[in-house]
Amino acid sequence: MVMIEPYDHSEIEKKWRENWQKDQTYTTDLTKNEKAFYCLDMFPYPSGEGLHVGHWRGYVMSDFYARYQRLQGKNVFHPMGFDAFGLPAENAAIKSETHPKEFTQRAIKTFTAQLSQMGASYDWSKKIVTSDPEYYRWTQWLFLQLFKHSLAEKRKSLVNWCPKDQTVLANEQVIDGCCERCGTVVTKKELDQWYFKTTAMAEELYGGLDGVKWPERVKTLQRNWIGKSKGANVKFSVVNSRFSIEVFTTRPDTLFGVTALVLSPEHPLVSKLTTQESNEKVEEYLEGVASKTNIDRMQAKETEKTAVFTGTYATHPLTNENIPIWLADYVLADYASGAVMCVPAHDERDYQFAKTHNLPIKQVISPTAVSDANLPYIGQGIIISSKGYNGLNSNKASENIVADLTNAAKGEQKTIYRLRDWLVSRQRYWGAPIPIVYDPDGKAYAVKDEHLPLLLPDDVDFLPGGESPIARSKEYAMRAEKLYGVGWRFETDTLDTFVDSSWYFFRYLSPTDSSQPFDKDLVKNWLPVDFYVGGIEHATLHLLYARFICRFLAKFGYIDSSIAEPFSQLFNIGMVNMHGAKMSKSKDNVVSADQLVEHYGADTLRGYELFIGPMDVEAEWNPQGVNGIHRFLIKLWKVSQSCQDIEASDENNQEFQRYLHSISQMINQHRLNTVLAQAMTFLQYLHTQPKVSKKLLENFLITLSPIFPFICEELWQKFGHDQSIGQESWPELAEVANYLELSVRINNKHVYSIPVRGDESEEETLELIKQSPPPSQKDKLLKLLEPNTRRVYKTGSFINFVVHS
RNA sequence: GCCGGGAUGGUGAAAUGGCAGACACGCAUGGUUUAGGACCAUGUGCUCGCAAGAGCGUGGAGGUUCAAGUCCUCUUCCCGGCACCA
Repeated sequence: MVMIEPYDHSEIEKKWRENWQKDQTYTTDLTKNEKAFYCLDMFPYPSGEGLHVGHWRGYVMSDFYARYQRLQGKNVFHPMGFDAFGLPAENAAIKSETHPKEFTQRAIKTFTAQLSQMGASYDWSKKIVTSDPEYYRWTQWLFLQLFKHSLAEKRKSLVNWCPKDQTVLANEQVIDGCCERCGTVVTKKELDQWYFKTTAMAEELYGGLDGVKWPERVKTLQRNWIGKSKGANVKFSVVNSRFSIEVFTTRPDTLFGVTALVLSPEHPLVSKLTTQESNEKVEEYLEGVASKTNIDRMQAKETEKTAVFTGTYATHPLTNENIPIWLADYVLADYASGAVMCVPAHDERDYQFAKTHNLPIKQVISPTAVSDANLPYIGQGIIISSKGYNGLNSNKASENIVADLTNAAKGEQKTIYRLRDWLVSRQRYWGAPIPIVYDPDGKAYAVKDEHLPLLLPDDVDFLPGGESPIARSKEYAMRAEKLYGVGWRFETDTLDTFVDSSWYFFRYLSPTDSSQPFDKDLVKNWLPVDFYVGGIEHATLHLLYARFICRFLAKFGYIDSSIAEPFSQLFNIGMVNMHGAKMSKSKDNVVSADQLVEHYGADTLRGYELFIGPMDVEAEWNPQGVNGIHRFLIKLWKVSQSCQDIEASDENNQEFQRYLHSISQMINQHRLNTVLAQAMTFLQYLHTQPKVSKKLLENFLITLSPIFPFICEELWQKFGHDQSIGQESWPELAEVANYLELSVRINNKHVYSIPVRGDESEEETLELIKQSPPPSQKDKLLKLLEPNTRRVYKTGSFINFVVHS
């Protein structure tokens, strides 16, 4: 075979892009459910800037596994779509005075072109766009199902408000007290908003993490976020009153150390508990707290424990002592019951509080056997000063105290979670309208099914103004009255875009089905997703929401109940940095993929994305590094030209098998940078061989095709094959000898190597050394061969003579 | 403060407890080329040495082991998450 033309990446890549599209090479027949493998990317938000080399990395990795699994005989589904609703499009649209719809469509066009350039094996026939009415019709359906099961509800509460974006934010979207999108300091505002009751599924969301193959750090992040605490509720009745106060504690064993109850200033009983004498001081304190912003509270030194006494006492449930009731803003209103029992001796914060306000401090854990017995000392120990519980250890005391409280109806065991409900209302235009209609009295009803999709009105300027822009739509108001009657009106907030992305992986399976959101049978065959690739930034956002929605759908029978978790394996791709920082337009350090593709070709760029470092670790982009991959491809092209239609030598086959063994292991461990290193080593080996077998090279090409689909497809065709290389099978693994050289060592220091079969006994090895010792070490070694020398022998690997000097 | 993850040449990085630095980038020398570039060959952890070779070397200090980048204890620094969560 003779190929004289040089490696021309642009011509080759253009040709195969067109062929693959024409032949529908990567269209998946979803009805064939045997050996199904669902390989999913976190779909992109189509910004105006297009793709840079950082975006490529995850897409290249998922495409590697999609192609690899096809070669393993799997029926692979690898879809792509666009998370097209959201603030950036709206903000960009405001800036450029175009409609967000137009802006988004243009961006999608750019993204689609760039993604196809990459040569990723996406099944474009299943594409979805979340801002299409055909899609958000079912996002609205999803909302209504949650509404139907009372897991979507509207309620008034203090919410996070971004003054710049003029919208509320979910807890998960507030980072260090600032808006996740724009960085503006978030304020609190009391608003009537829609929530999804994620807390109703806290335990399942917590427990479900045990069964998924996710990176430990993501599981830890989610566990921390859900924040499960086991403990007890304790009821303190208020003296001379019909009220009682419930507190939650993780340390019931310290109940006898309580010297005060502390309520958050927002606690509902505050006005009932405040005595006339204390009223003025309490009012003053509450005003002071209210004027503090979020940031003030956050930046307040932990030692500053401002507080005020209500004038009222509660009764200790076991001692009947009077316990003063205080208010303090170190107690959070929205965690547990918003009230704590104050045990200054054994809690850092309670200690500071008690010191500041001169409250008694009562030790109930013996200071002996505590490593640091300076007050307050935390931790478990032997109980003292606690009546009948003295002498017990903390665990046993807790158990007994909770049992006694339960019997007396003054408490119970309780597990609580830090997770809050998901706030889904947004006061913005570019999102799915919340499908709720209010009657003239303001009562909420589901929008009727036949009125879905509830389309976004077009007659609005979408400038933010503190309420939803669609509240200003005349057409929207008229539409509600026309459909439901005079005085009826639609909800005018839109849904958080994370609702859109919480179920998109179901919709890929039947993207154009107008009769249902997804096909239950297809979902059963294809879910959970086998391999999910995306960035760590969604650890507590998208991934938690998607899990919630999936569990909801499974629990109420919308999907098969066995599908409790949506993503069985997750891989977090490491970010690509430039000059030590995340690529961003504002930092002017964005490396565009387009120019690199033009200059080196997509194959080179794909290879470099994998070669740059371990896939789960951040990588620094080195523009010069790309050359190395390009040289590799040129060499591959050359070696392919020179190969001959002959049987490969045994040694060549063995060398290939060794390569195949090591990369198979590396692929399973997602260590793709070293896969490429092995490929380079093997190619260099072939390059030094006088003759290269065509058959051997073909097998090599198959193993390279998941990384370099274009050049491998071209060479495959030049070798005379009619069908795509992607339809081939991964080469068979065969037995190979593991070692060829044995290291002879003295005190573990390598002296020389001897060639071995790999299965020699220790005696045989000693004989080998005796027969051919290296001249320089001959005398020394022969002396060591005596039987009284201590030796360590590992078959086929090394022999170590231990000499003590 | 609590919970994770790190620290290996000039750079990105390899290394089931078993010859540290594979594979690349960069650099150097030579070849090739009208030139630039591209390509090919050789070398490249540090110190000493013309060399052969010797010594040192995986943030630091100890320990276990015939053998430690890897395991254990302590410690320094960096990154990420949560943060008055009772």
